[in-house]
Amino acid sequence: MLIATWNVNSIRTRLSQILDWINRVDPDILCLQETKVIDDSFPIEPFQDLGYSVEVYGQKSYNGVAIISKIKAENIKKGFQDFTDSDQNFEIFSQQKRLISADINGIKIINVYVPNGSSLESDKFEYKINWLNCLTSLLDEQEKKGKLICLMGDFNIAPSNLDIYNPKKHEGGIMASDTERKALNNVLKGRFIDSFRIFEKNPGHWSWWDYRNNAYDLNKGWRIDHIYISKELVPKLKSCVIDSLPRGNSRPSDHAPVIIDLNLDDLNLDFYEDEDNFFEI
DNA sequence: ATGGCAGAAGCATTCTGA
Repeated sequence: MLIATWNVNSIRTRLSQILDWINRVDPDILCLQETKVIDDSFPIEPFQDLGYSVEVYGQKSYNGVAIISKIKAENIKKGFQDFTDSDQNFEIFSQQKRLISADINGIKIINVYVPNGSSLESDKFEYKINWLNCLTSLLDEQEKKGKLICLMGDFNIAPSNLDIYNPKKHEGGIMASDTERKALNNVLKGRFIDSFRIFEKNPGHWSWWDYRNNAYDLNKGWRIDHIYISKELVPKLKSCVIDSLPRGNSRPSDHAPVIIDLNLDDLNLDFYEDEDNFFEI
């Protein structure tokens, strides 16, 4: 089963490129970020025509996420509003449409568009850290339910200096600060594995290239789009690749899709749904 | 240190992103 994430930077501007990509790659699940459109204006039909169901959670001009899947998504959750925690004000962090989750084929798909944060001194940076802390609380609740999770999207964080073309220039700055990396590690808490790093230990692999300064042609990129899977799913993981080809399109998104291949054919869901077994592997 | 490039809103230019 192919599961992919792609920050498309406007669904309407990128629609034909996305459809071309789907026809080439044939993903089972595609999570989109930065759709930049209200739900009523999301072009659902072109995806339905290709045999997909579409779940959207968007807003005007900014943010916006969607899950496109061959198998119909169930138990759709949008934003943080369905999760309650006395220590956090989840409502504030649901005003920006940055999170949608669904159960598909026995796995919980959580699609996130983490705030960029602008700069370490910005109010937006504080918002980014608080947003990540809310995500941690959400995952703490999910963990109690013993769900197998695929947490994916645009995290706007390079997890290590291996994930930046020029660490000396950018280390400690936005998307590469200790504060962000600690918040991300707290989200993951050892319960999730970075799919890409199962297969690739070296630097030089990027999912985002700035539109400016000819960054793509110079291959000055960052790896900030990630697919994290429950550690129990690692034995089922066959591959993880970044497909940089769409970044070479004319009028491209500044992000490339990331894809994992997960073998769920022989997944014994009864075993994983028994909470007594959840941490045994 | 700054700007550079792109999209949306909307019609000149600003806001936002990463």
